[in-house]
Amino acid sequence: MKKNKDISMLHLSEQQIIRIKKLNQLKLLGINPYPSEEYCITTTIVNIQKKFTEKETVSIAGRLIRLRILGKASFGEIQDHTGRIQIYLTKNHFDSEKMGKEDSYNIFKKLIDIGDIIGVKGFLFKTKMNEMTIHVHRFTLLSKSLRPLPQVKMDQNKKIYDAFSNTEQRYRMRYVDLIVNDHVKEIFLKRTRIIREMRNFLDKKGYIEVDTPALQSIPGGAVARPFVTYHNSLGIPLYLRIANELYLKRLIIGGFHGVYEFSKNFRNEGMDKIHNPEFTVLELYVAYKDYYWMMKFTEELMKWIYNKIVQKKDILIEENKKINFQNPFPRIPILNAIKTHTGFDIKDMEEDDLRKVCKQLNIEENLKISKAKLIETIFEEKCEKHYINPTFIIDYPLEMSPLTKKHRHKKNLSERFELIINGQEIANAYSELNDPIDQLERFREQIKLSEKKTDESMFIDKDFIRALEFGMPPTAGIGIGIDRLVMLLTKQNSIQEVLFFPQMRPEPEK
RNA sequence: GACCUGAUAGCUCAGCUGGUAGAGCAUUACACUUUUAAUGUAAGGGUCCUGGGUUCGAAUCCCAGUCAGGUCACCA
Repeated sequence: MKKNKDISMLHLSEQQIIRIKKLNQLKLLGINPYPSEEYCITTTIVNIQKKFTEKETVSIAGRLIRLRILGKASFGEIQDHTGRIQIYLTKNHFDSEKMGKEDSYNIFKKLIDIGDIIGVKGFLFKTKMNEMTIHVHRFTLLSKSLRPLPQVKMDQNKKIYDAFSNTEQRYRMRYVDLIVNDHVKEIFLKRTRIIREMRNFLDKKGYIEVDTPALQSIPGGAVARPFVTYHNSLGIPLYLRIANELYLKRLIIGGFHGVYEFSKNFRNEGMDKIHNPEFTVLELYVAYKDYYWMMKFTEELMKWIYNKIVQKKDILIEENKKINFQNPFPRIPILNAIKTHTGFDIKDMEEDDLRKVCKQLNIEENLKISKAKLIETIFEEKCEKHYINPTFIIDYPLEMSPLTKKHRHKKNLSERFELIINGQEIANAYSELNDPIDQLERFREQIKLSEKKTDESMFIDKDFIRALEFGMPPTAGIGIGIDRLVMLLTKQNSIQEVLFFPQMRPEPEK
């Protein structure tokens, strides 16, 4: 029997084996290491710290994250969802454990580990060092931890030592990351607040939050490679949505005046610092509006979020860059932006001349790419990075905007804008194309342009055309990349830092 | 997809031109009733990512692979 046990523990570390032994000893002592009963708390750690009252009795629960045993007394730190507080235990101050004071203290000293989840009851006092502390007279083990927690230490100057910093481990074991790295939790709390504030704003305006299918038989609304799956009882392939745009427009056709959705989209493409296979976009469509209105609206929304979240007067500082959200956001036609930053006036230029311009600008031009794509590339390579303060880049070439209305005055351009902040595209919006005949034509052109020789019937959403044929009011729509917005407002430069569980390859078996 | 960098104890890392594997924290034992990066003494803890090769001898050199990060490419 002993032999078996040894074999089963072969892959465990010394520290894990010790903890399992402690677990068994606790059981032998009649202590359930995983009790079911509700543990009654009277307050939270942050509340204790906010209104500290000497001698007040409190009961709290949380994870033991530090332990300093000094013989007949011990100090620890306990962490709940609101913060951390010091606890103090002494040999003579357990009042009601069955096994007597000394035994209780010894159990604490010998069988409780850093990482265990415990409940403590005691009274508040301040130590010589003026540290708010709970003098514990009863503790309850609520959950035994069987793996050692990384010990992140901080000195008096708040300098961090031995941080749990290996990115792979942090992402694979986000639960550990969240326990030991305070700033990580803050990023995610901020993410939640950003989304909540956006929702508040949109609700206040009277727009309706909706849900549309994530499983679609035609992946529309964007050009991207979808994830494919299969529905067994329907016997058909289904695609994870690459966008929800076409469904929201159907709802506008159905009579809603304004609809929005925080949509998880999926794209089966490359991954890097700003692309995860699944990501979140806020899409909003408002009837009887155009892209000028949407710019005003977007500016108002962004300022709202900024003021709610950042709460410093004007400026978000990032690597010596100052981003000012308070001034009006300038509106710059993309062709003007190109003229400003490259000196070339490419208005009305033909494709051959555009290629010459690319050459002079040292932009790799690829024969396959279209005229519109060339313009886009010039902008991305030479202009985008200059727009640090929020800026609307407007009036994109028509060809790259198949769902957008033709510009009411400007030839070959569309009524479209992107919001650029800190050199990054945060939002994309337009006056929605509502001419069904034009829309069908544009879909067809798009398929011709794409190099994938795809079956037209597969990628043209005929039901969407049918819906347009019933008549869609003039509509303005916008998509805001939530992950990138969160990155901006939390100063993170990797999308993985704003997703709880970024996509990873499965962990290799050891 | 290409290139570069990395993988060593639970965590963070050192390990030189190849010679039986190290530190700090964590763990265990002892001491310590106001510590807070607690302290002191002692001890234990390793598939050096995996698989080949070179060599008398490989954590170290070579090749292939796995995973991660970075740069670029692709990407509405």
